[in-house]
Amino acid sequence: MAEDGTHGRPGRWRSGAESKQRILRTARELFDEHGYGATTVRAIATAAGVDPAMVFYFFGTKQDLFAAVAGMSGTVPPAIDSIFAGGLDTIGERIVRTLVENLDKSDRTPLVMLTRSAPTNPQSEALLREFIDREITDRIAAMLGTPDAALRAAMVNVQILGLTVARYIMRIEPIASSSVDELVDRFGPLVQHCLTGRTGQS
Amino acid sequence: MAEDGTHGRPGRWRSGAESKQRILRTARELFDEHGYGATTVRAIATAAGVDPAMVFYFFGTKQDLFAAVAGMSGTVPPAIDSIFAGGLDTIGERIVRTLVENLDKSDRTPLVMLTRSAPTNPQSEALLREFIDREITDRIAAMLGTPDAALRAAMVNVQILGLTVARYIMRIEPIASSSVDELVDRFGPLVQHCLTGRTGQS
DNA sequence: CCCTTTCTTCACCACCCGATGAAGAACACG
DNA sequence: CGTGTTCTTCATCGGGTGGTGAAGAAAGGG
Repeated sequence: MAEDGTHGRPGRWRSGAESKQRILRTARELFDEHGYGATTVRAIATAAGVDPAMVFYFFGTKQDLFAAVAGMSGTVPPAIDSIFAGGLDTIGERIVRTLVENLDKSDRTPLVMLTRSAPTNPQSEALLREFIDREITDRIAAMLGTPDAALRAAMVNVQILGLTVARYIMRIEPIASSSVDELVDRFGPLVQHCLTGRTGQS
Repeated sequence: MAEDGTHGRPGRWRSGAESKQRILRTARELFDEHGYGATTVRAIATAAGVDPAMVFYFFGTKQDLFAAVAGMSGTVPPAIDSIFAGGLDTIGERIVRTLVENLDKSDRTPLVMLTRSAPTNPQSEALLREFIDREITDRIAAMLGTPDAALRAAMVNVQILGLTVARYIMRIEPIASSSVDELVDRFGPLVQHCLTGRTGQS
């Protein structure tokens, strides 16, 4: 029932859901590459080897398709949970390691895609802000409990955003080609300092 | 001859260059807000109170207009020079202060605009990368002279990108509404640590 | 077997896109 | 005043856009 994994049963039934998922995958790629406004439904359909009308058949409208593409979460939370499982003194490392390891697995991950399209698409911006608030800011703030927890959490957000943009979007060297361990070595203490270091207020 | 500064003589001559600059200003705003692909020449013309054909009269094509909008630099360098004027032990503060002060003056600054449109526009990405390499990475690396200078400079880039995205693009709280001094207090030491702190390699 | 449901295609709509070319106003200069 | 240059508008072109509706293939169920 509902959706299965990648391509389902060995004996394909009529088809249908396969086309739907192919459209979804292609749409994700193109929206990610060119943004919402510059991506055409026909380009998605062509790239997916499908008639343009099918896009409107499965997903009613272009915005609905975008929402279907961008509106999937729930895949990251298990990894995020492990961040907050350990102690507070090594959480910086865990944040960086979890972030980079998960994003390295696929550069089409929702976080990268949203970060990419947020600047030019209000819907993406809202989703990304919501995700950041819910999964990062709130949980960090709750874990710290200090008065400046919100500010410290925001500093971590800056690290996450900067790292994401530099490594996965702009691919700035040598950040883009560094190993996971290298990045953890470099940015782990930095993030740790954001959370538990003494404030800049001297 | 050629172009003058902002609006030239007190008694406006026929007009002309004024329309040209009005188009430029409007185009910068719209390209910044919606990106290249999602911005139409007609929308620019309408917002500028000008016939669409005038856009093509002054700038031959849409891409040329974008190039004219995005291809301006030289305004920031004097401020950047002051960063590298002082000593190495307080350069972190100066980087953050200069960045935030300059970007606070106008959120339509080239750096913010390029950062905004880089994810969806190859031309913007190239310009932004070139700017970062030339004005930040190279100068920091030259100033440090250590073997890991490139990596340290890249870490500063991560800070700059993260700060820019968080404060000026996504407007994440409380980063967006913090004062300049607050941000300098918080991120100055962080940037300083990137450059002169001990490496994470223990 | 027919008939229904699901998927796919095709033809088509109104609209907007970037871009062109020529005609019309506003001015400068002689 | 007349002429030429500069700026502005208008009408238009070919093409692509998001979106719709009906007709045509598979597949399933009775």
